[in-house]
Amino acid sequence: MLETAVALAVRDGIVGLTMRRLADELGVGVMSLYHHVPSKEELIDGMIDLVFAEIELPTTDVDWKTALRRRAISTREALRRHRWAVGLMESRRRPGPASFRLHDAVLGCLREAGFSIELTIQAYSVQDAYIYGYALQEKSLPFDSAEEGAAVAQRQVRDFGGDGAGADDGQQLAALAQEFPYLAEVVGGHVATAGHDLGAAFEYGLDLILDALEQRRDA
Amino acid sequence: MLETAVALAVRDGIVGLTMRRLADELGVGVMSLYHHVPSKEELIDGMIDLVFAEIELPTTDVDWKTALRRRAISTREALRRHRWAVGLMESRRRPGPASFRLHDAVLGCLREAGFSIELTIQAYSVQDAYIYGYALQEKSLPFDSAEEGAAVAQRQVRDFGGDGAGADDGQQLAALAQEFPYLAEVVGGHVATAGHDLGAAFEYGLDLILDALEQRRDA
DNA sequence: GCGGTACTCGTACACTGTACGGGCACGCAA
DNA sequence: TTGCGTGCCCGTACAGTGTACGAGTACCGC
Repeated sequence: MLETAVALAVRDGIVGLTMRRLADELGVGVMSLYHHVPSKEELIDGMIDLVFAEIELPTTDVDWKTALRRRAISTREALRRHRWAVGLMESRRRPGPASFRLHDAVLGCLREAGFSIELTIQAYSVQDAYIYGYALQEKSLPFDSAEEGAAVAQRQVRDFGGDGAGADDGQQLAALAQEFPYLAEVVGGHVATAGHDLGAAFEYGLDLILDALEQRRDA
Repeated sequence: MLETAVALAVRDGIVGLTMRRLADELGVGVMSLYHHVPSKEELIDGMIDLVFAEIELPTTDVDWKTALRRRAISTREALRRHRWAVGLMESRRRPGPASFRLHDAVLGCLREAGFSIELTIQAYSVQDAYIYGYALQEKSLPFDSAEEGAAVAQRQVRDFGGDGAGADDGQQLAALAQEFPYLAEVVGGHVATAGHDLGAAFEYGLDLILDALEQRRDA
């Protein structure tokens, strides 16, 4: 049932997940669902924990930085697979067992790497804020490759102002540049031609944060 | 009307914002709203842009780091005032004018500080991911002071496992420690006694990121 | 047999966003 | 003056939501 609900959410998004649709998918009546789950809210809690279970735990056989790097990348990938879960993962009031396991493992990885308790909390907070915040941004920029990113940027420039009827792309870019020169330069100029690799950008910021945390620990 | 809608969302949250409730608040019929706004979705777009308008633009009279620092803190404060907007700010498909202004100003601040275009994009991405991700975490931890944070941590330990009936706090902490030792140490031990200052933690991570960006620029 | 227990489900209710169409007051051309 | 378009207001209605309530069914140990 949880698995079916997740499959439905992957296909139709979280608003497309309806108790009636889920019941239909399972071939049962709507109210039968409520004998396995007390409310839709707790159903989603269970679904979220399934996503947590897909995230690779940091292992102890490698150094802390690569362990946490893998875990961060694995989290991003899980959230790309489960876009419906973005924005819900960290804001649940009652976390499930997989969430507990992951949080404990991340804290343990930091503690065993020699971080003080205070620094462990900070390191945990910065990493998760970055990971989940990045996923939030990615949710609204749904392109996969750098080329697609360029196409999206071109379309955004073209749509600037709403009524670009009769204006070609160059004119639209000029109009954008007049009001927002830096947006025009960065998005209209660079991204629209060179594209943007969301995966590489994520890892760049991730390494920036992990390196900075290491510096703080060794200070 | 937008202002009234925002006031309602501040008071009752985004799910408490209903077209009927908004119409009642304004003393008009429900369908009258649709002569000023084509749909609820676009109503929320307008509300979001009001929040963007509350965010302090980075100024040019100070160095880039303090300018962006102020802007980040101002963003967090706006999102604390408007918790209903957390998770919606960055995922809108059609940004409003205030959003454009802010994004352009942040990009401009970085470009004028000597960041290359590629690094500007990275710097922008890391900062915003962190800021909005942090706000997302804060949304589910609604305490203001360090003392309240300690109380929340104590309550979470006490509620661990669901049925802590008859067990005192020490026993609950021991049960938590058996399964999740690092969670017990960090949350049950440190946070529950020393508390946690969300504002200070935000600024710590923010400075960590800004310093790391400066290093990358100068490398 | 019989009572309890787990499970299923139809109906109903309050509530949501909004399509549709009618009603009102105004400015402007004939 | 009459007529007409144009903006604003709103009552009704409809499809869809989560879920409370209670009735029905199959199984278990006694």
